[in-house]
Amino acid sequence: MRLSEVPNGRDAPPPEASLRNATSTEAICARILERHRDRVSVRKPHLATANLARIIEAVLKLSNRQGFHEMSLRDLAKVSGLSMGGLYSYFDNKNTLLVMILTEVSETVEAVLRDAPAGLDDDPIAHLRWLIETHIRLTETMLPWFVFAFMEAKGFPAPARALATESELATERIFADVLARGVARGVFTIPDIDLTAALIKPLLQDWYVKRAKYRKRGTPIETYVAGVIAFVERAIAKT
Amino acid sequence: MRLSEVPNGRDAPPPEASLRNATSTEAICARILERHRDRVSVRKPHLATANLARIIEAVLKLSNRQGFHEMSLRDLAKVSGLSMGGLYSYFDNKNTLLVMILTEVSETVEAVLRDAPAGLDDDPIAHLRWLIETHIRLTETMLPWFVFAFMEAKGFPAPARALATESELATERIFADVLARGVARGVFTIPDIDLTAALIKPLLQDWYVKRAKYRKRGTPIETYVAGVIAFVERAIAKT
DNA sequence: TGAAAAAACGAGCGCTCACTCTGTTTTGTG
DNA sequence: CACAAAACAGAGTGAGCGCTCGTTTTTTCA
Repeated sequence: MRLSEVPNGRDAPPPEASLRNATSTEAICARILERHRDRVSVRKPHLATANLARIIEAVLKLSNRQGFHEMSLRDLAKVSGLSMGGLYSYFDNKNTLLVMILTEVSETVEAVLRDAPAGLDDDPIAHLRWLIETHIRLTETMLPWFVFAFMEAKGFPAPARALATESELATERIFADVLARGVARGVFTIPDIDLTAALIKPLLQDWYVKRAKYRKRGTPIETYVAGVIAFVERAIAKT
Repeated sequence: MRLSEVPNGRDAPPPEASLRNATSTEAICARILERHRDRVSVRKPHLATANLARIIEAVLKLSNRQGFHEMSLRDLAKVSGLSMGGLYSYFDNKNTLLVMILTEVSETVEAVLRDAPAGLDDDPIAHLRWLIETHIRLTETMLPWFVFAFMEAKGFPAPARALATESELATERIFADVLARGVARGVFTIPDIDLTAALIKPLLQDWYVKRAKYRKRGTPIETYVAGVIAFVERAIAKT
């Protein structure tokens, strides 16, 4: 899958700007709508997208405060501005909401990370830097989505959990590929590539999993990105 | 606080053996009972400890499968082998169960990590290795406890959440102290000590947060411990 | 051994939940 | 402006929740 709204290549604006276009709630909800057209009974796309956006924004807000299961549909109705009955024009049951969000996060992260600017294939160091920065900035832009996906993934229907697992592995593979290319070219020294890729992942996730901590501490995203890049690069630098 | 059952110092058995004694469900529940004696109406300590252990084992089992809030007290009664009414001799409401587990995890990790063998103060490299290995092995021994504390900490009464946050910070401070001592002695080169300590934490947590992944992959704990130690040591090695 | 104390039991209470259903309002169109 | 069709509203429904409390079972010890 590919995010048509993301301009890619060398003349693209800086990462956080291009991300913001493709990852506005509206844009994402348009994609969700497309993927779940059969479940949504509202036919007019504009209306459906707008309401779905209001619903999902409310879901993220309420869930990230108290947890998905603790969010009642009455609360959701109140915050989203629709009625109980209205809500059920947009999904067939509460779990569908969860699946909608989970799949969209998985697809988005995969699409964004696979869409590296041309030329980075030849430069593992730059490519790795780009992956780290893009991943962290993506999770920052879609913060509530990622927090939701991380915290609620477990305890849910097998298919949804399988999807989350697969997504985790896919991301890891992208990193492992770059690490392997770097080793092949002699710019990295890595005893265990798969384990190293596995260890990089939580460094990226910590930014959104413990967002409150970094906010309280006043750590800007640039500092965090630079810190992770420096940490990882020293750990795998050619010896 | 100090775990009286943990033999410390140089002639102790290897870390996983001494940990196992102090972190058996029975031993932990004895400590929980002591801390919450006023809430437990059963007076005979042996009986109370045994039943509390059965209850908490069941809580961890059910919660880690479906989430704490999704666990009904009827399920808990069934799995623990007590009746609905019987349960309420051991806690006054459902949240108390959560608090019991959360506080015990916090106290234990703090106590264990602060209890480094004598002599490590003078050797930041060895001390850091010991911290990493001990932390990972502790979370392995008390796996369901840590998974529970990590996944359920949010969404809960302010005091409980504050406790979890404080525990996270305390652990980080322990690591930051060792890093700082290493820098002072010229064995580490670290531009931002606090950020580095913050980055080490998720490397340790990944072992239990994504335990299923590593199990499926067949990664033994020794490999993981060695991998993290190598990764961290290269990242902070004197340049 | 028998009665008092301790512990365990489990149906039942009040309440909230996800979800439904029917009547009403809004919207698009000839 | 008329009139379907689309969209929304919100009270209602049964299931299931946390928690209680009168009762029964087990333990204790003179």
